[in-house]
Amino acid sequence: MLAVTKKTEYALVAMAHLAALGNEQVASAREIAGLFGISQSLLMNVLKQLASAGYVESTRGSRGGYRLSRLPEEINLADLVTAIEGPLRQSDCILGSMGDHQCSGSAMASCPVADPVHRVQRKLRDFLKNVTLAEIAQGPALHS
Amino acid sequence: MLAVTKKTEYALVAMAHLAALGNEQVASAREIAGLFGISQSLLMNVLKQLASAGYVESTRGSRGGYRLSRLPEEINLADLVTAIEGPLRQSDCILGSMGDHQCSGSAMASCPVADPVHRVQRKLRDFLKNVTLAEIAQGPALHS
DNA sequence: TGATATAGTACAATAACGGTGCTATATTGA
DNA sequence: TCAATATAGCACCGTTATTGTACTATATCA
Repeated sequence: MLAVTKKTEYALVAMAHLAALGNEQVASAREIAGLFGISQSLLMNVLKQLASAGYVESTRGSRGGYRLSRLPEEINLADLVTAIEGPLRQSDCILGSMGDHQCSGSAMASCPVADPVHRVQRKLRDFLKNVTLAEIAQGPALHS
Repeated sequence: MLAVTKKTEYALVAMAHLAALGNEQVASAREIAGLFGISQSLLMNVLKQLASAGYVESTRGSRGGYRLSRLPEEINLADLVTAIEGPLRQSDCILGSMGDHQCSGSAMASCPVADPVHRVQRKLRDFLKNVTLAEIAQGPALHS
């Protein structure tokens, strides 16, 4: 209901933790889950997704764990959410059914039709694109 | 998955149409549904919700229909989505499980803990608070 | 070799979403 | 008064998404 899912929340918590750790240390799923009191197996699933999406690097075996593979400043919410939850739905143009216009998927990005649904989707996406892990993880003072 | 639901989309389309009509005319659910080629019964449900939430005024019977009961500039997405989809989930503080801090629901609004989940929820809510129906309905040129 | 830890996959319970149908009530106009 | 139109308020259901668990395989360290 227009909210980030639990999986994404777990991803944010884990990545914020990894960001705080810096690039020299690794943290295992067990450590992070224990630290924040969240489900270890679900966190493992999320970290697997993050790894295959290229957000974190993993080392297996004893003393293994995860570390961020990008700078927190270079990670934005839109891409992260897409990696975890799947592609942001950009529903077919509601005007498509009127017969005079069709746009869906990637074509919608350049859709000239100013219908309200497009506008909201675009605004939401632009907003998410401009929120970085850096400001989520430790960021400056909370402004408003 | 971090997107507005179909019901909210229908609400946006309907309200944008009502905004364009102005305050003197009314439009029925059947008219709007036909105009945009969307499901009439679902739109009726949405309009009922909008009416009971105070967004639109209804007149029954023949020649009846809906009209906006507020100015488009005074309607923001956060409240609208809340009215249609239910309260925005503000999940319990993820740090609550650590035992040293508890905050949930309305208390979270003033939660001093800067955990990533809170920050994202707050940012998202602030964003939605600042998007009005006016800029969605006809708004100025699409910026960015 | 054993303990640790990730990789990959499959599965299941619950909740949310999307959509439909029915009955009751109010208004207009013939 | 009667028929047509239109909203009000329910209740319901199938599909999809979310949330969470489990199992097996593989890699690494001591």
